[in-house]
Amino acid sequence: MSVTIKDIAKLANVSHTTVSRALNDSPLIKEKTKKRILQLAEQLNYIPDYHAKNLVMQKSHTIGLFFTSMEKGTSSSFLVDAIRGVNKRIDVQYNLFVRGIDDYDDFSYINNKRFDGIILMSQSDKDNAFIYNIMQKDIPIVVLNRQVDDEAVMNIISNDKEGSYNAGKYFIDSGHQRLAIIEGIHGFKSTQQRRDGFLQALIDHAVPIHQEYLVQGNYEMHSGYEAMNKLLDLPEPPTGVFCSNDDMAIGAMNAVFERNLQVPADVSIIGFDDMESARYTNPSLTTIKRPIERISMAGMEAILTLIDGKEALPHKRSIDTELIIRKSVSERSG
Amino acid sequence: MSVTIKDIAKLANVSHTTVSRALNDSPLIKEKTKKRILQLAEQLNYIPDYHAKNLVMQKSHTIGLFFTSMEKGTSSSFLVDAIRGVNKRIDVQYNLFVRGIDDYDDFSYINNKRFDGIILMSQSDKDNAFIYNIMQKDIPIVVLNRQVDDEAVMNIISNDKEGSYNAGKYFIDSGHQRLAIIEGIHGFKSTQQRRDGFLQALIDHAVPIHQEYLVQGNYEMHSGYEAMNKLLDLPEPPTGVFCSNDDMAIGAMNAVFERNLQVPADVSIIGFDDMESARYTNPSLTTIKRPIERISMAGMEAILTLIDGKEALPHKRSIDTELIIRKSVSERSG
DNA sequence: CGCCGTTTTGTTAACGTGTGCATTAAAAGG
DNA sequence: CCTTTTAATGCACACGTTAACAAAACGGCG
Repeated sequence: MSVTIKDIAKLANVSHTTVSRALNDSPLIKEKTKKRILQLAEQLNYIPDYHAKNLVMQKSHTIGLFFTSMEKGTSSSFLVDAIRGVNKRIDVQYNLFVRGIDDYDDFSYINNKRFDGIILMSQSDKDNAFIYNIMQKDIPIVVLNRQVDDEAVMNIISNDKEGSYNAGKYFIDSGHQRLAIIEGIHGFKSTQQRRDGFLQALIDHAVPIHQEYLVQGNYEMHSGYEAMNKLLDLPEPPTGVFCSNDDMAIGAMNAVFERNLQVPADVSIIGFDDMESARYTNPSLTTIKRPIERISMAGMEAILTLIDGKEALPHKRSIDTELIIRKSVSERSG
Repeated sequence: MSVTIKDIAKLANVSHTTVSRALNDSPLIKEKTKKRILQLAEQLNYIPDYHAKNLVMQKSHTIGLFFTSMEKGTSSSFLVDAIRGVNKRIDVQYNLFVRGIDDYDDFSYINNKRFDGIILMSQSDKDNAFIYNIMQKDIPIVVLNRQVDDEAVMNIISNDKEGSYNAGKYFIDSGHQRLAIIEGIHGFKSTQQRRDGFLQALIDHAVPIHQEYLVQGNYEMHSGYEAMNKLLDLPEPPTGVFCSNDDMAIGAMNAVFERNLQVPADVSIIGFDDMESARYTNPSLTTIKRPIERISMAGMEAILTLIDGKEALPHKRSIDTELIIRKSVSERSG
């Protein structure tokens, strides 16, 4: 049906090997014939058959982007930022394949024939089984978003600590002194990073830390609501509350409203993530944007160099966040 | 490296042809040897080489999911619902490929070698060029979400008219009589459908339609804000406002708040789409859920039967919406 | 002009699978 | 038990490409 290198070969009066060489920019060919053949190929609108190429070269020209799950537990903006990011950096000759790990009963048909490399956007410890399965099959892999302790795995994550530090600093720069944090699930690395960064900002700027201003949450909206209630029940409530994610920040805002208090007039709030609805809350939410898209771009770049070069890449890398200033933090004179 | 049918053939003392037949459930083989070979293949953990298969069978085992754009203009929940939907119905042997049309300068390397079929989640008239390009290349295609007039193209869209009808009906059932609509971009099919359905509900229930209650918007948040201001400036403002999408509904809510009025106590609001943040507004937004996920599931089913069967499918199909009742509509006694 | 080294081209096999046709084994019929 | 029919298997090639090796063409130099 479509035009093959043999067709071109006939028309050019050369062997198909020569055509192959011309198309692949081989040094083993005269510049003049190469030009001639390329021109002919262009004219005939030649498009290589990737299946044949794949077969002989033992490549798949496919990169897998896997998520912990495509269903529950993954927000859509997260998914989309990731997909957008990798798409921005993918090479034209590669296909992108998107799937959730939990769509598989077993991983037997994820093999190195089918994938040249895999990018895992990881959100759970449980992904480790997947990671080791892939590594054991000798498929290059890059893990994004979640820190994996194994030094051997290439890892790109967001710099949560720096982000939380900036949240604290922004509060302080805006004149706040009584600062609280609503933390995430106990034991998660992200929870600790965000706590550490925030507290470090207070320490560096000589702002006192009150034990009762550190309250536990679990990253869900309702836990933010409950935690904020605890804070507002204190004899002297904080004027600024850093929530370890946006969901809890929204819950916290609702708790404030329920007492007929105002955000940010009475309580200022900063979130973490910059999920899509942060723009739509009233007031809109000042937050730390997790650089999912940039992480994903870096992930794609990393997997591509892993695939075709043997360049020694740094195996751990973190990408800075961004403070998105909206309307949920007020200026304080004292 | 990995095990091939020839390896199996040797071990089973048959030719590779026989193995091929066993694996493909051919009738030209004795039941007993088939069993034996299948068992052996299982034991050896045989996985077929799709590149070889693709080459000889002239298939790609890849289905393309294309969006008008992966960037601006496409909300993340929309993207994700679509991806989730198709993933739920995709056959294991197929790869899913996701991309935005606007990522391409030209379509020359989208060919029938590379895609067995294409699902287009269309959001713009401009996609028609893409559609005809694909059709001309004889690649099966299904267009979702946007109506294409050409009878030849398979089309699955949401039943906006029915959805808007239900929005109107829900207002009326809740006791509202002064009902307004904020419309979308003039000339869009969706705009008209949503208007027609809504008005039909009023007509069917003998609720008067006031010209000044029909105001223009353009699907953007700010236009909803402005339109609502017009409505509130009327001597007798409506008690229920149907917004042709959620973005405008949020803008409309903000206009209400700005006048120190309450939603839903003073004005009830219904949106359309059920975007992710509809859950997070305060009060949360009652809205018509566009069945993107179900449309996508149907789309995948359709493309799969298009690919391997010649069954005559209905070429136009619409899928019903769902009324999501939240807190932005009040009960009225009169 | 003839030799040798270098550049360019061609020949052939290979990748793993499916398939038309020839071949063999088994079953049926006389 | 032999012949004919049918069922089961094997052989050889094809798919479109790359690559190792062989062959040819070219160029320089004595």
